[in-house]
Amino acid sequence: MTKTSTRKRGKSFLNSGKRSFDGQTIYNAILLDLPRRECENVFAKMELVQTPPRFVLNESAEYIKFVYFVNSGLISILNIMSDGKSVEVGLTGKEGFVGLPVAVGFQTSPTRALTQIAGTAFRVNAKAIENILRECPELEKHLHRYALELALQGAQLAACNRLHEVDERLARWLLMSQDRVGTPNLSLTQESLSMMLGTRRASVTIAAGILQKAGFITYQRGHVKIQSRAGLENAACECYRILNKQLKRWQNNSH
Amino acid sequence: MTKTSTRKRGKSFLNSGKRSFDGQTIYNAILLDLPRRECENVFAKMELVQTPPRFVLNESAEYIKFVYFVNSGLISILNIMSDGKSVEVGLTGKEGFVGLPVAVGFQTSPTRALTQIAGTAFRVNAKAIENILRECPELEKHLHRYALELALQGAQLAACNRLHEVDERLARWLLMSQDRVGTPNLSLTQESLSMMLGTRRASVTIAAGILQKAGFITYQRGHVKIQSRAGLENAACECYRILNKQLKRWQNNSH
DNA sequence: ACAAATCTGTACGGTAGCGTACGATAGAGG
DNA sequence: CCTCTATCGTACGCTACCGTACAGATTTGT
Repeated sequence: MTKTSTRKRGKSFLNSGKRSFDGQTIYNAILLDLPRRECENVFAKMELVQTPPRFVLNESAEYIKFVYFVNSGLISILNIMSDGKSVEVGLTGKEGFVGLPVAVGFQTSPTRALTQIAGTAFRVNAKAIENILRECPELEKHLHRYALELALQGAQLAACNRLHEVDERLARWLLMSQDRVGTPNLSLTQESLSMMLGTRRASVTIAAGILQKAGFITYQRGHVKIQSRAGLENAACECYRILNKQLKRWQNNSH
Repeated sequence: MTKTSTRKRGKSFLNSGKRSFDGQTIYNAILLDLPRRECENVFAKMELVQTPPRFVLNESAEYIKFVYFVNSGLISILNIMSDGKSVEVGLTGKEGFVGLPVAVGFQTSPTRALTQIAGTAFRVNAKAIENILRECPELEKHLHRYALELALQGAQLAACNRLHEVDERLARWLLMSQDRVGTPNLSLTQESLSMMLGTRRASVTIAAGILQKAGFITYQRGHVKIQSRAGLENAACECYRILNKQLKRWQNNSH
């Protein structure tokens, strides 16, 4: 009874053939899971871009010019207040997509999408997306699902940011990031961490100090290295576990 | 260039004919905006339910049995932690729908949907939705859009709950609620407000006291009356304004 | 090599909100 | 009418975090 919404493996194009575009290996999960025809539709309008740290993919309240299939690195979705304070409301790596509003016909977003860890992405002009989606129902379905995953993530982060303490949230964030970029070495300043955790930089120093003294991470001038995932999982709040569990449930098609 | 994603008025069925179901006037914006054929598909599987205060529409992590077109009253989407603390991550009135995960084929949600202000809703068995959506592309589009609106709302609440103070958040919440239920009289205990604001009940007493002394509301034993919207808008944080602005932008089809 | 910029550790007073507890009061139901 | 329960006001010590500031350390540019 849930057959229509689940997808069989095996009809993916990229998982069984060409796996690079413009000289760049394709890691993006959505692209990797598309059937051949849809891939070609997207490829025709796609271009590779580098995403250096602090590169802004979409600016808050401005027209969305490009949408991005994130291929590597880490993109943070931030909500930024008029006084400059900010909080992260979403986190995207190679499993994701930036520019969801255009997938349902909206042209602006109230959030800023900002590169936290350098990487690559494939971008498509927002104006082209509408036609592409009409030809690519499978892609559209993926995006709608991803929108819900991101909403779920946002909901959990909302609660977490309200209820849990800085060091717990920092541990959670580091774990989530490692899951997305794949390496335990993360290039991050305390300043950018503070923007995502919605706290002041000095609080990050303290929180990072706690995790460092416990031996879970080492921190030095913009470079975090995760030493003990198990330790971090203990130090993190339940949010990390909850999010993982739910995402896994959804991704398994057992829902 | 945005034609496909916008909808012409005039093809709506309910806006120009029958406007009740099972003796209940239809206020739900999504239903009111559907073409005739799609309406009939939904009606065939739909039943009216009352939603008294504290009625749980969906329980966290349990299988979603029913989805709901909210018709009146107010539904709060809550994230509840293992220690019992909770925060609101979404707020739905007659403009909305509860049970979005099933709209993309998921069967569980990590959040609880709880009635805050009594009303009515039209529910549909979750098992029936898949077939309905296959026959009702317009409905599906509406739900996908609503998912994004809810994600936006969640993102703003996430930031708000982290960065703004209790009395500001309370003012924001009251305004959002009045917008959804239509009346300035809200039946709410401080206890339930504290669950939504993610704070303790005593903090609500203080915050409500501030708003009451300022003359913006009167509060008495489970009944709030909004006396001055203008006052509340001043007392609220920018989040209320931001959310309204963005939602209006999207709803206007100017995106 | 030197200057400039960036990043980090730390400190200090201030405060919003926490956890908790207790009593007061108003409706509801018998 | 009276009891019982739900709801609300308030108080107290406590703590995590804020805003801010500044100095040391490391990297970057020239």
